Amino acid sequence: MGEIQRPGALYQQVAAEIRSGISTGEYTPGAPLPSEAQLIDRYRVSRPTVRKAIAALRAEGLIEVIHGKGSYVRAVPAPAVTIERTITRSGKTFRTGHHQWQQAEAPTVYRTTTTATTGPLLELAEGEALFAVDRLLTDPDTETRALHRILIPFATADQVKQLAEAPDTEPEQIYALLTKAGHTLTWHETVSARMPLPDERTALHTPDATPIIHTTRTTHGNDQHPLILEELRAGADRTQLAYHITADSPRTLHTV
Amino acid sequence: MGEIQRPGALYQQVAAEIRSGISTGEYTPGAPLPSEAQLIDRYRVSRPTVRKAIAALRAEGLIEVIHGKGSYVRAVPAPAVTIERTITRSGKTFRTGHHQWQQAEAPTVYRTTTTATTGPLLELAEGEALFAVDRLLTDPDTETRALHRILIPFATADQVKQLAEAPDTEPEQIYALLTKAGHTLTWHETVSARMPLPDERTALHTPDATPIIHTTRTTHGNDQHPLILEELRAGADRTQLAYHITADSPRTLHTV
DNA sequence: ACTCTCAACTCGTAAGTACGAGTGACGTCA
DNA sequence: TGACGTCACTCGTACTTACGAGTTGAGAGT
Repeated sequence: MGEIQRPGALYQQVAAEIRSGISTGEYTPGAPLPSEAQLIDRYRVSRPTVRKAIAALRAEGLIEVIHGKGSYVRAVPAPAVTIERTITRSGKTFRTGHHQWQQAEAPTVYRTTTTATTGPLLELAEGEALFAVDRLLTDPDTETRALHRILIPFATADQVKQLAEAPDTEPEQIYALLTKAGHTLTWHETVSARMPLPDERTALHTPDATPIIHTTRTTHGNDQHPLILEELRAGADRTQLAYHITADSPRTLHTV
Repeated sequence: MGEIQRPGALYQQVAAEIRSGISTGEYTPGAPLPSEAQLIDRYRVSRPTVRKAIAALRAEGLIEVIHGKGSYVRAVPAPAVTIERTITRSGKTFRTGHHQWQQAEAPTVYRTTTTATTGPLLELAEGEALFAVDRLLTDPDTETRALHRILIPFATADQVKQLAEAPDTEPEQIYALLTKAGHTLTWHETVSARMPLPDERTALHTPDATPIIHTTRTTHGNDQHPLILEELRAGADRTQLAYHITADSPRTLHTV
């Protein structure tokens, strides 16, 4: 299979060659790629060039490299965990494939203040006092991890005494408490993705070149004012979000 | 500022040095880093070492490098576009911050077949015939781009004649057509994130080290059978998804 | 005053060489 | 038989040298 004939930089050509080898099934998920030395022979290029090609494939998340062993084709990341958001129409509830997190450690409870990011979301000025609860969640079956944070403004804790006394109330019960306090709840949730910071990589055990999914949810009460703010961060290699939506007219869900 | 004294590989030490320079404000967003030659002098290392350090910072999304000019500290990317999904309760519709895409080019219409990925989502066997419509969408204000794909099984096109005649019907009208054909629609939407493939990077103009958000939506008709499948891919640096949810009881939205 | 060319700067690619460090298998020795 | 060490193989880091290619500004020429 001698030299190569493709456009662009040499290392890009080698990378493209390997890439197509993966897509044609020459290299199957889990299988090792040829070693650097073999790739050097195969494509008649220098070692730095081979290594740049491999680095490019790593950055794309296509392969995984283990020091002393070799490079392996990464399995297509079929998400191990699907986080479900089920929205119902007019009282009829249905849930599919509900996934249950477990708490790996005791929650971390502390006090903090609103920042330039969290303040506007809670419709509070910067520097307002909050309770914060951090949890490391795990799915024992798949070893999947997620970071969950709840921010509770003092104003909300004043309304719901139990939140002031025990901010680390199980997340499952908080919505019930807010409802019990007389609120009809609505939620605003945003989903974004980015590369993890070093400490997030450590906590979530994400491999190279895998982004994290970051969701931010505000829960609103009767006066449409935000009551609490939740953040969920999870590795995108193992986690996806699912939304099940029933609407009353096709105009209520935007196309595209 | 001579040599360096930090743990780990040399290039990691240089990268950490520059990283802390960014966080201390020595290098502010938009400002140029010292040139490679200057960094070589400053830290007394070779050019490959400096370049590896710079490559690491690029992979983290911290800096941007322009050929022939220099390396620049990247500004924190506030998403320019929010894609809204508005779910309503019992007939009352409300929309906030609606964002409108424009089509950059004529849609690409072609025929294809179900794959191992798309087959199960459409509840069809592998190899079933489909219409496919690819669109490159842009937001002219922010130069944000997105890739949209609609897959229409022949069975659905048979039910709705206009889809068979013109699969490239505007996406905004497809839901209306399906409703007109007698369907009450529900949607299942999943959100995942991953690093872009080279052709996606080209099409979406994403900078280094920015993932893409990938959403997959199936539209279901009266018998809960999938009618069409839509995919939307957008750069996570400029795009986030927002879900506005009104439910009837707190038990209908899962905590966490 | 304007335009064009060129030189000097920037980063990008490619080669060659050397050595360090992790992994696993084989063989020796107790 | 079992434990250990060695060796061959893998990838990781680092230096040197060389040239290509994009960007910019200064200077010469018109």
